[in-house]
Amino acid sequence: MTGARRERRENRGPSAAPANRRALIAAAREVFGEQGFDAPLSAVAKRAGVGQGSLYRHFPDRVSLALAAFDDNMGEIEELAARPGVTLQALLARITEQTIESVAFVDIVYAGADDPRLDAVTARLRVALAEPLRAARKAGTVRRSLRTSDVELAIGMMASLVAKSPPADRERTAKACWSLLDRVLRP
Amino acid sequence: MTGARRERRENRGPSAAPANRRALIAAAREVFGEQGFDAPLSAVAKRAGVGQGSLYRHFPDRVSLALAAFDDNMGEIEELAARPGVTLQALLARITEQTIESVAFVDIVYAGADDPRLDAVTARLRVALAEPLRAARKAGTVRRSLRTSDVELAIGMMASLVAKSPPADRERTAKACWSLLDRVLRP
Amino acid sequence: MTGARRERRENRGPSAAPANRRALIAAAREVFGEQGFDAPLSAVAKRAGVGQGSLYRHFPDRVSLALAAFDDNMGEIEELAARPGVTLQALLARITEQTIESVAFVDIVYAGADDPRLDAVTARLRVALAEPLRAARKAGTVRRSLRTSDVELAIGMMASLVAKSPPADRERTAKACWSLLDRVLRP
Amino acid sequence: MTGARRERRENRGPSAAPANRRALIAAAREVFGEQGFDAPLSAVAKRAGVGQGSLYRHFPDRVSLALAAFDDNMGEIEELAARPGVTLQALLARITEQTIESVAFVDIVYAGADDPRLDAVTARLRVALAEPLRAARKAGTVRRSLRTSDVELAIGMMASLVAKSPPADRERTAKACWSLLDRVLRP
DNA sequence: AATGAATGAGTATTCATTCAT
DNA sequence: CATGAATGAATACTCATTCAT
Repeated sequence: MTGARRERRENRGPSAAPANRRALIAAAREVFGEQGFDAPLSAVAKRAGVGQGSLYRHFPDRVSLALAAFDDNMGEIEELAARPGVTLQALLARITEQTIESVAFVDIVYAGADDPRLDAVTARLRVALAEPLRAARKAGTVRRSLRTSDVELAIGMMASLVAKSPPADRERTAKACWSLLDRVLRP
Repeated sequence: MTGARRERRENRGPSAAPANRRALIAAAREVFGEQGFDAPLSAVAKRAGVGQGSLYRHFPDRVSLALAAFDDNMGEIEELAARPGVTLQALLARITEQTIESVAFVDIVYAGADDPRLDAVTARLRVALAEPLRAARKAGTVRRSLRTSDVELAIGMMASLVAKSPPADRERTAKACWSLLDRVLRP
Repeated sequence: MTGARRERRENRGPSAAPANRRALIAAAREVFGEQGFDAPLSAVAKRAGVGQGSLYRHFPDRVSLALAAFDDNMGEIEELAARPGVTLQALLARITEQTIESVAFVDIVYAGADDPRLDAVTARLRVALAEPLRAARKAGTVRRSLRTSDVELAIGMMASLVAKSPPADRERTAKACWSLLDRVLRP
Repeated sequence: MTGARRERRENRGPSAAPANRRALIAAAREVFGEQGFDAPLSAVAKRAGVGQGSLYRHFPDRVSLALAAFDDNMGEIEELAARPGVTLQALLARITEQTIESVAFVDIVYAGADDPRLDAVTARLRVALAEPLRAARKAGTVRRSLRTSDVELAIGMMASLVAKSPPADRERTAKACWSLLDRVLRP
């Protein structure tokens, strides 16, 4: 009646768990990156080549998946921020790249804050920015009165506009934003 | 309770067309304003007190409805812009108000440009900005090198961030954005 | 890819609404009757030969569908109860028949009362019972001390046990229940 | 947070089998008691701290698990019934307590008899009731014509109504049932 | 031309059951 | 024999779009 029925995916067993988790995270990064934070989770499962149930086992809700997907991103930012001698500009550049890659970045970092876990991400970003900002102020590459919240806001504006742009324009848009925002930062 | 059947709205006939159109536009403004550009169209029809079919007859797709809904907004902006002696600040203030009122504003004006009709809206905004900007430059209230595209971009950043904020925060967010962006504009 | 695709059901238009409503109610009566109150709503839609959406349009939730489905039943009971000279026994007999026909009856009438609308059904039943009970007391066919709540409880016990029985046994079970409960009622 | 991976439970090997079995039974009693016979089996496995696979190995289907879970209950009833001098009332009281504690009791004892194994449970109950009933008849505390099947039926009605009640009402409902059913039992 | 009902595809989520390790 | 991850079918619900009247 149903005609050709697709074969059930073979059960790769528990040992596939870490691989599945990685695949899900990778798929989530892609899917969220392309379609935004509201992308269907089924699309993530499908792209990961994993059953719906496995997705929900690993990540019981959308936010937990997004957090995992963007944990690497935040980790990278933190690592970069912690690197001695790193400039604020370099940090912002990396953040911008991530925004361009992944349109959901801004939904995670600037969520309507319905979820406390997302606030934690914002907090991580704030912390990461602090030291490079201090250094930049000291070095005189940004104005003395610039506060972390200002930088956050600048990132937020840039990111939310980039997220709205069609993929092809994102890089250009980001550049344009920063070229304006430069005046916000500089002394 | 189950017995009472809600009466079918009387068929007001063709003469109702203009009234329906207006009602749909008004409803769209409200619904898009509250729920964003992705709001269910059925909600618009219901709020307008109009059949779904009529909605589709008047506005064959979401964009055409949104365009109509925001045509008044654009009209108001254009009118304000054309008023002699109006300042760029006043214009931006009004645009900001509209953004706060209607979260969908930014989706219309800074749409991913999937739709050429939306570009036309952007163009209208650009045109409206031109003269006040020129005046502001002349008056020295903004820097000489400031271009229309810069202002557009500034508006876009502000608006897209405001649109992401929860309703209660929007006003505050908008203020914060402009207090940063002031540096972008001023001489 | 999907191979033979089933034809989309023809859109029978608005004039089909009353028929659809009736079909849904009939289907609900059957499906609830067979599978109980927790039956999948999709099964109701399918049996009614109606789209899922239509089901939800007519009955926005499970309870409203159940209420509609059992409204006739309650109406019949009320009508019977109001008939002059009707005996309590006759009323109970009819209630029992309905229980046997529709296993969900008890879920409606003796719901965990999560929903106030269901309480209203219980109340209707209580009201319907009152007068026949009074008459029966006067006629001496039931004991003087018998209260409406006692009768309700008796019905509830009978109905909930019948609902648990496999279809084929229901009639027998109901008889057995009443033959015991007779001692509860009689003088 | 995402880093910390919950450790896989150590494989306690075959020697854990009896302990697992006991844990599953205890968990099933709790879970069935709280959520009813239709509770997710995964909840039982989780509560038992045992893998899903082990659950299925020990109890290939829902019924076999339930039987095991309620075997103790039945055992207790049988033991009580066998105790010399025990009254029927005491036995019914204990059965009622078990019903209140475990809503699934009635699903086991008065199952739709889809499963012959469940009939065996009913049979055990019947056997347990026989002697105390005989004694009660002799002692004149119940009417002479009362049969085991009557008592079973009374229990069934009480239990199925109690099972439908929200937890907080169960005790009260059970009392009310018995106060009616008293007339069924007494001489 | 207006009406609103009909339709079903799409998405989230849960859970029984199987199976590699 | 234990483990728990994998799988997908099942179900609720929403909404864009079409269409008879």
